[in-house]
Amino acid sequence: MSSRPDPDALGFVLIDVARMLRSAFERRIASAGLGLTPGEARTLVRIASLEGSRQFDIARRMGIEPMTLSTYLDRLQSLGLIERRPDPADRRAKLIFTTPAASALITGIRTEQLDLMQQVTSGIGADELAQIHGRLKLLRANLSALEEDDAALTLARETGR
Amino acid sequence: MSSRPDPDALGFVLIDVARMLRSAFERRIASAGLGLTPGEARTLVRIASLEGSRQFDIARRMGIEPMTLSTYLDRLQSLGLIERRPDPADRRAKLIFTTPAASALITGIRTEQLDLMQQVTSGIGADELAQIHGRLKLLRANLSALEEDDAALTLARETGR
DNA sequence: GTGAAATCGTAAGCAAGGCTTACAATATAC
DNA sequence: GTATATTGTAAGCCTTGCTTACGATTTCAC
Repeated sequence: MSSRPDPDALGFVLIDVARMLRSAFERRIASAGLGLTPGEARTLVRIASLEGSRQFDIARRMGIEPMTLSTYLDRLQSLGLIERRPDPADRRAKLIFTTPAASALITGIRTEQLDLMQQVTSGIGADELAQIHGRLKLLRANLSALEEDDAALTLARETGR
Repeated sequence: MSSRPDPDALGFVLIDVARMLRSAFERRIASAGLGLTPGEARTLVRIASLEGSRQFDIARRMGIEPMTLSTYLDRLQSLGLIERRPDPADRRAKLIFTTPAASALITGIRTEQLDLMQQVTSGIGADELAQIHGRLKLLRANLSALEEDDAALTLARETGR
């Protein structure tokens, strides 16, 4: 039993892959002239699949803080890709919609994404890929649960003190 | 054939998992009182496995720019966890060593890492996990190759112009 | 009904993890 | 010996996230 942590441990590899993926995606989007950062692209795609939701819900779906989403929205809005419309049912809330200008971009994102992933996953069969995909989703769910646990703990500690 | 990109596409899930993993790791390290950021921990672990290398080589192994590594080293050095010794064979270079003070920390990192990964991977069998691990390494290798290709292209474009 | 508490979005500012460009010191090749 | 390549550093930027504090609403308890 080694007492040295392995720099190739699963967690480190995951982080490496994510970092490299992000930077590869960034290079692609840049060279395709789409003018978005990966985070913005991720946000836009998510909005397109939740058309007309309020910001709070989008943030929860994306697993980020509402404030973080708000800054992304500022940027996407200034590019004319999304709209914030007041919610007729709740005047505190705003509903988010994509504009017609966004749809070409969304198609472009999809193309680049598919292309890139095809390169990156070369050498892995489709069925195996599907299995890995499923497992990663499980990891994500576990991590989600963990985050909630920790948040609950922190809350309890603060309240109880 | 949907024309909408899927927010649950493999690439996005990978990035989600990495982000959540990093923040979970951060919470753990913080609550264990280790006083390091995940990036510093990753660097320290890598150095321990490459004891006595020069900065350039460590950076290449980690897949980051030498300058990025340099700032991590500054921090680790100020914490007394590593040393930069002049390379007797090349006065431009410096060799990096961990100090005795680092070894307890490295053990601590390993513990937290194992603990966390056990929680996160609960519900996945050991053999399946090993398979995923291997596949992720393949992804990382593909991404490495891609980065080099892109770098070569950029270089060619600049030189040829 | 009304007053306290929760909720939605925003403002402002910070941290971590990366990058690039420019440069000084040293090595190496011719 | 002079030109070129390499090592590490300085300085400053970007992206992606966070937190804390706040105003405007809405909702709930009474």
